[in-house]
Amino acid sequence: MKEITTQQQRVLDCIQVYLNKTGFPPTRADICKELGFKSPNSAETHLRALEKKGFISIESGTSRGISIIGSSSSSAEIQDEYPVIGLVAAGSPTLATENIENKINCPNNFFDSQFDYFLKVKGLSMKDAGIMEDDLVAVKKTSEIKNGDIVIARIDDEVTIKYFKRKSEKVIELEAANEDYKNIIIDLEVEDFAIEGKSVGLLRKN
Amino acid sequence: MKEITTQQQRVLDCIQVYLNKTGFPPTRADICKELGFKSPNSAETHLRALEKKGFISIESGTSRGISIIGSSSSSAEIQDEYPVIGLVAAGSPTLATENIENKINCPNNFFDSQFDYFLKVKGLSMKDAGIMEDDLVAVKKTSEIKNGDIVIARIDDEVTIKYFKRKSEKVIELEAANEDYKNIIIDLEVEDFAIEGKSVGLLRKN
DNA sequence: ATAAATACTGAATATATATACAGTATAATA
DNA sequence: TATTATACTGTATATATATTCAGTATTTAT
Repeated sequence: MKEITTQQQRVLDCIQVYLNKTGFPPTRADICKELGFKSPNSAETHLRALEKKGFISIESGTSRGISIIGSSSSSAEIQDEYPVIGLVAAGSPTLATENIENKINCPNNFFDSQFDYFLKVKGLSMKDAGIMEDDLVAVKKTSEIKNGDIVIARIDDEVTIKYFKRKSEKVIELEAANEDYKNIIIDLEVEDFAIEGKSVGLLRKN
Repeated sequence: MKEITTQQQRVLDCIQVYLNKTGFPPTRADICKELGFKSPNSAETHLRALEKKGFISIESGTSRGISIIGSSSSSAEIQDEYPVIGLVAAGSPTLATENIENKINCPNNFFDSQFDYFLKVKGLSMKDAGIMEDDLVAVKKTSEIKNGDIVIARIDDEVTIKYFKRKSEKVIELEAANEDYKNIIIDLEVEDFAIEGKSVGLLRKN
């Protein structure tokens, strides 16, 4: 699932709202009316983009043949129990019992991607990314990381949450989202470095 | 709701099955194909009968304009299903069906306090409070507000999310958590002001 | 006994709708 | 620098689709 633009999101929301209101999908003209476009082709191109990115499917030659992919129509939701792990200054956030602060029940399709545990954030190094102290970051254990992903990384024995940026074959930069914190440059040949996982969502309890 | 005949039940079932399969309602021709009728008018008359008896509604002059009345969209609320409402520039974030973008299943004790709906945030006025664009704020409809609470407030027709601060008996200040935004001072004797609810949590999908 | 509802076929048609084509403009990417 | 993606307007058109009209037949109420 590729990135979605703001306008494409508006169109997607519009389809969902129209569906809730009427029970059937909108026409190109309906979307135009709703969002203020003056040409049906405006809606058409957005729909094609959304289809290409996998957010919707369009039945060709069919009026109102739009369906939102991943909509809750048939997918059975399974409730699961996810552990909450404290982000400790030293040591990996292992799933060992002694690190589990508590457990949270939530559907396994709760976030756009599957995830493995919640990490309780300490410090404000990702403040500008909207991640505050004691927030619970939904972490997916994976090594498939793209530039700009928010990753949970381990350097030697220290675990941090930062933006991921590959500088070269052997150099990675971990960027903080807070000007008071320094970025970390990692030379993979020298340092003991590992990606624990990446953030796929966030949960905050006031 | 009058009695339904066997054939009408077949047509009604056919519409529901088609909806589950494709995400949009069938045409007259689709129904004929599915049930073996040879004339679109066969479907038409059954649809009119179903409409007359109150099982469906038909939008005149509209392709696939069939909606099943009393279908999950409006009826029987499941305990753990919460609506997501877009933060619209004008107008209250009412729970009217047309404002509901989608629904999220989660345990009703998910946040520390009960809540009523998720509000999809627009803009960055609460950035420094870790509330970013498109974040889902869990809103509890209440008027029990303390200083420092994050409230969803309505001034005239505009809805915003801000910190709440009571300045005096008749004056309230709504504080943004972003230096680019101005605070709002409200004179309760002059302005049309209402508290829609307060934030009890936050959910972000990456 | 007669009207009204049900249950169809078959043909005709106005229009609702998807979709292609021709442009313009800007931002991002290679 | 050229190219691709995004984001539109505006016009045109083939066709998908609702909907009416003309029949036939059976069953159910009045």
